[in-house]
Amino acid sequence: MKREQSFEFGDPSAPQDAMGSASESSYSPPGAVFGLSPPESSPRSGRHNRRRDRPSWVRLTYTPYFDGHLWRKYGQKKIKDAEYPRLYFRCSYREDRQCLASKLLQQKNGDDPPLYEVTYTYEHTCGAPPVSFPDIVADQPPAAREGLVLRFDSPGGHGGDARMKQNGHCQQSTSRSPFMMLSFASTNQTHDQQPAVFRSDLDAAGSSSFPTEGLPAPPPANGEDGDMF
DNA sequence: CCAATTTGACCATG
DNA sequence: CATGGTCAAATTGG
Repeated sequence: MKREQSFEFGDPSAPQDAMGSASESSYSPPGAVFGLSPPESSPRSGRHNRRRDRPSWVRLTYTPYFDGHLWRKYGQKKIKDAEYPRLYFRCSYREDRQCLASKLLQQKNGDDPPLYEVTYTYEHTCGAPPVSFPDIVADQPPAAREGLVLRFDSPGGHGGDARMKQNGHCQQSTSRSPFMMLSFASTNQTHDQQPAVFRSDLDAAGSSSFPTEGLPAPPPANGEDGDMF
């Protein structure tokens, strides 16, 4: 009956409630694509890790469920000032390998291609690596790669967004195309962050390869016009 | 049957 | 005090 919640410490990031540019809080991803490289490795310097001390980085993606790791949803709460509820995920190996890695999902807009803001906290210490995607990347015949443009779902059904499970068990009827968008720097910097294909050529593992063929050129949330968040 | 998921309530923090 | 976050328990699906 112990609630050992003493582990609680750490705040994702400052509230981007502020209108205008909510980019200050958006930390750049670790450079890697799938949180394989955390910004900091050993944050625990003090004794009482405060929420503010927790290492966390934000990442915007269209496929928050496919980051190369398995997560277990442990809660969902609606946030004030948020149109969509916030989902809380934790590493499936948290109890198995003491993996403190956690991530929360927040839908930004209900566009057809909804954009999700994923805040990762802590890195995977479970040593469980990149979960191979047997369901998606399982066998990708080099033949059906061309012209593989699948959208999330027909635009006809507005408002009704389909949800899929990260478990990768049932992919539902609609074939979820293996989307793999890189994190987009919400900061409209002058630098055009080109979606350099993430083909890192991992000859070592090779199983980390993610499909990146169907890039339907997502609608840039930050064009030149300001944002009305 | 097991596991994962879901919802509510409680707690912690600011 | 309010909000956000997490845990616990219950339910559903496979």
